[in-house]
Amino acid sequence: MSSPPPSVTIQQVADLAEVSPKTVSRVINEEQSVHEDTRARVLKAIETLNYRPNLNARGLASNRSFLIGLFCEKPGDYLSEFQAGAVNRCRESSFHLLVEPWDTDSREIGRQVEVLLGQLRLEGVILMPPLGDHPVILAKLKDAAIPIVRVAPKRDLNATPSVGIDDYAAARQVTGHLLGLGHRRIGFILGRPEHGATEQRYLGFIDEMRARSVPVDFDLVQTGNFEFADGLVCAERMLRAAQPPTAIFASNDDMAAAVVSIARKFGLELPRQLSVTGFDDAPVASMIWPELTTVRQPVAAMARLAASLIIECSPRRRGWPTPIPRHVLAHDFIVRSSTAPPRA
Amino acid sequence: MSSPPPSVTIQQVADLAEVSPKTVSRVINEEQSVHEDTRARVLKAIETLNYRPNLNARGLASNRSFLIGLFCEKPGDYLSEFQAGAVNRCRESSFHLLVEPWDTDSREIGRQVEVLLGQLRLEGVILMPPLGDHPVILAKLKDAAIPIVRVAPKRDLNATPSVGIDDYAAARQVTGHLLGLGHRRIGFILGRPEHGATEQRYLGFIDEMRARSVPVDFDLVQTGNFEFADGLVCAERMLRAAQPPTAIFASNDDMAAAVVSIARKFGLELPRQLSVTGFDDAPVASMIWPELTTVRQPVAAMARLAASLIIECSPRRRGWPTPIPRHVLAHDFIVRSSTAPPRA
DNA sequence: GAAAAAATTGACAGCGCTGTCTATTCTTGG
DNA sequence: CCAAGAATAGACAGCGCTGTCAATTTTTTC
Repeated sequence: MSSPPPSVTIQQVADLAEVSPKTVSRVINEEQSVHEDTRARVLKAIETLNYRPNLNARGLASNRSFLIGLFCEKPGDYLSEFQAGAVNRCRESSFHLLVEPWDTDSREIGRQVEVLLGQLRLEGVILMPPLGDHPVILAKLKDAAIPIVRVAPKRDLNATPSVGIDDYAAARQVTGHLLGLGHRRIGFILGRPEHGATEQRYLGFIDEMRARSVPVDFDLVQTGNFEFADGLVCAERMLRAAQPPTAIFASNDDMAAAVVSIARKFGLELPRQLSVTGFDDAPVASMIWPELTTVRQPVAAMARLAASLIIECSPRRRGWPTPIPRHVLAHDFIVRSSTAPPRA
Repeated sequence: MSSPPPSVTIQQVADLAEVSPKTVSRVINEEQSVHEDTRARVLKAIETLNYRPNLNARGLASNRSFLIGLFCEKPGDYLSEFQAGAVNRCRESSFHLLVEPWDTDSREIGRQVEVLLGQLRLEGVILMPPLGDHPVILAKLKDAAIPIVRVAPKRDLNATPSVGIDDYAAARQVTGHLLGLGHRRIGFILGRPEHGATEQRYLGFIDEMRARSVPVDFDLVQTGNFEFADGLVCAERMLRAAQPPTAIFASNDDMAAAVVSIARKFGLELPRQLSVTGFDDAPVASMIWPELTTVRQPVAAMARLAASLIIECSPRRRGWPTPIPRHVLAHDFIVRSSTAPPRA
């Protein structure tokens, strides 16, 4: 193990550029009122010495952290992609992303969040669903006066900035696709009730059915919590019904995959005897046969945007701009081979 | 936006406990030689004031960061689980985990790593495969004298601490299982050549075949890079062969899922007409039919261990213990429905 | 019981940077 | 050309903590 390399300090840069450390600081922080020539000289010195400001020192002096929290339940598919997008944005501005999974069922959670926030003054926190509506977490963040950006929140949409897609419209689109193919008995599998998306997707389904005057059979509406295992149960129940559906709209791809799996067990030929749609375009959507018709969210873009809001607005210091930004991004509806007209 | 809450400082704790700040510091850092009574008084004061040491200040003063880097290629399944395990361990010791994805193909990578390391003196870095063998990253980490723990490294196994499973033994076990069922023509799909696991799994396959005197048909050995799409290509090639295999051993579950997908397209009945095995027990392994026979790695345990090595050994200050720890954890071989005796 | 050794505590400076306030230089306009 | 104001730069302290070293107390030894 070699010895720690001597790191370059702001003083050395200042010496080389023949200015005071404060001026170097001004350049680093892109403050106004630094003369063009001076700035150039400082930048050159930084370049020459390969100087990197020490984040601890910067943070201590300015009561900042250059850290953005990404709070989630369990790391998973969706999160990975989101995380990658957010990290990329952070890097562009010398910020860093701290991913923190929380067990929302735990009674410890309040104290745990408190400990974290006490240690490192996050610049802001991005809340993945369903944490954006978790009262304890929200309360602790509020106490600590930490700005938040919520992803696909459920309630109080104007309370904080948020990013998401129009789940309602997307669900109508999916439903419309199935109706357009000629399906009339369509099953629906709900996601976790805590997620705002669950509600919106369901409403979209219902409204589109009603708009086309197709009755909704509530025996064919089941709750699946976004889990594969739950999808199995829901699908089995539906397919055992006296009048089984000719199509099933699952609120995410994992559950749709479960439907496909059960359908196969029932000996159904897909998609001819049963159409299936998912949501999210998870990896599994194109790793099974038939590949799933689904909705793709611009996850990476949402992530960048969420991080950008915190980085660019510096809400810790300046507060959010008004009106509170609420970004709704465009989704893609992807038709694959899991949907077809119903058997004659 | 409310005003930032006044945070409790070490001085306030010291005042309340009627000791010097330094003594409080000693308690926080679990240093020896603090009298029992004094420690108790300080702990009580900390408790009373709900004090949380400021990480920036701590880091600045002691030239530490309490941050562990987790370097990976792309966030994905395997990573999510690993990350969760590592974060849990970090929390127990007031450490934090910084997940950093790197584009290994980028020519920028050297500079990017340098920037990161220049900013925040990581206590250590965990390198997910195949980064544990990436020369540029390794060099930069070495320059900065940052200790590393490699996950499933390929080369120089004694150069740094590492965690992993015995891929070789596991692969022999999988192969033995197929041979035991009566298979003789077994195809093999390799993973990405940069991964140590790829090599070990392949060697395990070869050696077990040889040990049982079953010839390896090298037309049935293909390279798949761990990707589903590649798996499709490999599988198709094998199944089109003059003498197709009766079983295919894919080096991971994504590729195994691809084999299943292609087999279905060929109209094969699984597992009767083709047995398939994967590796890793990824989510997809139990989301397809037939569910995959596979090997489960104790990912969370590996992650905890990797983090523990850095947290407990404080290698930045003390260097690694000798001999360099090289942890090989036990895996599980999971037999599911994707394997069966070959058709008579 | 006194000297030596060990355990325990504190004083003080400083980690590397930025906020505040002051000093200096440069623009203006009349 | 000079006063008033703006633009630019620096001095200095201090963010909250820990390393170093010295001071004090306790324990041990003979």
